[in-house]
Amino acid sequence: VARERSITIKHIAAEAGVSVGTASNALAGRPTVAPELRARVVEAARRMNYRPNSVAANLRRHNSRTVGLCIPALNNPFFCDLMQRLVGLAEEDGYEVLVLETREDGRDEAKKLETLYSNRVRGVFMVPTAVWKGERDSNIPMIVVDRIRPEEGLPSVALDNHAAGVAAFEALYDLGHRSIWMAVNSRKIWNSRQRAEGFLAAAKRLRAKDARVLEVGMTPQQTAITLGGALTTSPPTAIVTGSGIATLGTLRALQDHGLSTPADVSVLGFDDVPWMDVLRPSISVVAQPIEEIGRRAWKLMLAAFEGKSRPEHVLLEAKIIHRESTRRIGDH
Amino acid sequence: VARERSITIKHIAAEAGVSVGTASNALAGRPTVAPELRARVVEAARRMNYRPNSVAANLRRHNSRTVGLCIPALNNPFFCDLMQRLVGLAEEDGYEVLVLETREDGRDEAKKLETLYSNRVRGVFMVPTAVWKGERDSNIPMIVVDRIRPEEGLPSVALDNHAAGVAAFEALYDLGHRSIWMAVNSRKIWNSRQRAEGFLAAAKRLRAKDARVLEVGMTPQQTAITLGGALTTSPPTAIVTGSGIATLGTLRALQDHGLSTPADVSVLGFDDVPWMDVLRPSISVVAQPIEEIGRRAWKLMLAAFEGKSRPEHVLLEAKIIHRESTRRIGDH
DNA sequence: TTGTAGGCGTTATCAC
DNA sequence: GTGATAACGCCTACAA
Repeated sequence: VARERSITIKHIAAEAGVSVGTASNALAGRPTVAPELRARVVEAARRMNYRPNSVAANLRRHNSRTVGLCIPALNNPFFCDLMQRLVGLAEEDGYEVLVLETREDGRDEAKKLETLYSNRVRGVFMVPTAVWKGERDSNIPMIVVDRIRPEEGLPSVALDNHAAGVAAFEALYDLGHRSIWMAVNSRKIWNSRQRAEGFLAAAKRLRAKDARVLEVGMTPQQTAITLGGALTTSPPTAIVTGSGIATLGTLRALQDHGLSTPADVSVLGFDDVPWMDVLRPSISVVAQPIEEIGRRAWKLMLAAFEGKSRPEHVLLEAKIIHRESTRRIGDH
Repeated sequence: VARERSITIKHIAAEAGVSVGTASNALAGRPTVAPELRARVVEAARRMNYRPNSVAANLRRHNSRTVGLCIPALNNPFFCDLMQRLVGLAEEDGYEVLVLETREDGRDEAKKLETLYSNRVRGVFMVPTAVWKGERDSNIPMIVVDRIRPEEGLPSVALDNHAAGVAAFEALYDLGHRSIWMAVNSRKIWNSRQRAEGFLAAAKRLRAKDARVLEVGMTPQQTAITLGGALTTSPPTAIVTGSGIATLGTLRALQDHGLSTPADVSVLGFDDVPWMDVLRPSISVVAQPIEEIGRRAWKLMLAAFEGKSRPEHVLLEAKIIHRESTRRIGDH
């Protein structure tokens, strides 16, 4: 593909009547260049519409201002929010973000990661799928986000999912519920498992009558079907979900079975997205501090760039937001 | 930042006992190299964990496999869907996607575009903000998506917004409504304006009693406030919105004013997102063919790469999906 | 079929 | 302070 060659620093050096070295120094704002020359160079660059070639600069410097972002599902609102934060932070500091969708099935995850490395990204934000085997380039910083995989020993930031599971159970227990289910996508996913374990731990400690965890699959449709099957016997008085997707599916399943919320079944969703507030009833949720997750992740990334990276695991607290979908009931 | 230098094609050439030229040819799969040598080279690369440096290759070839994507709001579900499609298509063809958030206010839009160009992206998908002045590099293909700006003469793909506005009005008119409002974010945005114009054209043609367009702002909150103010006088029997955001805000405004849907006011939303189906009542919508938008946009991009790019404007049809939020009423 | 060498646009290291 | 010049890692004529 022959494309018209763009104008280079050589051209503007010639135009300004200086050497390329000086032109480079001037453009980079290095202090070693006389004000008059600098002005000439900058002016020439402006006039000729010079666009620095950072590909060449990166090659020469062994360095780049691009970070990669591996997301399992780009249409998931939680990940979108996260991505927005991360992209915003990166842009503020002059970095670009190369976005990859790894799909939950992890197909091609490793290969796609390779393309990031081929492009010599400076670092990678990784939301690992359940099947990721940890393949990576140990020379390039990787920050694990949202899902912690302790075995890799990588710095990471995520919700304290166990605590969130505990908090979710307690919130419903405090409302008088004793028969509570949790609907998670898949226990293969680290955070779902943690949330489930926290939930069950709290249930055991508080001696709940009926507390169980259901694996409902990765889509709202699957969730509705799986959960729907379980609901035919003896439904609980409350359901807490393990994700936005599971929340959607749970609401559908309840509707399908003519169970009303919160009269028959209280629902405590996971992840606060705008429509939780618009649904009737509005949905109570376990909310993640997405903004802080992004901030801490970016901070870890910058630390890794500086070389002062320790495998630090940042755990953040969830917040329970009470709305209309959870109601207090009398003891049974 | 001194990072450990990675292993290059020279190393694997040495390891395989061939010249760099041969190594390059072998790795690139060019047919001019003897099977035996090729095997040696490939094996050496595998053994040494060779990661081709596409930065260097791109510099040498004046070429890259990266495209840019400029999105006004990364947390907008419609754009997320679009991005997912585009990223998926690009990945299938071996391209990476550099994602940029331009914000609706267009602040730094031009500057951010410059960074894409500095990174020598092969092409750019642009969802222009209202304030974009058309600055771009004419040597690098740009495909305008979702919002058409005819004055730039760029290839573009978007919904036929005028027709969608007409269809929305007609759908409600056919249900017997004669007093219909449309809530759009801002007429400064091309597609909102087009939808509004189509809506008004249909209203005029069908001689609706009360048909007006309200500009309600860029957030659900603003929408709820602005629309709320208008609702205090004499509410219409139906409202069609011009975006997912406006839909959210409209539902809130109606709830705030104790107006029920569809008993008091029918609501026809814009953009089909999963929760439209879960809300009670479920929300009828004007749905965009996002998948096809993505496909056509990528096709235009590939055509532009081939140099056979004409400023083609692809207009796609919306589909009205009837759910519970729109109901038939008798003539007044 | 294979090897050699020049150059892509930049930055960094030197002399001057 | 400024200007040659040598890399950076790769591709591709072109020569062998």
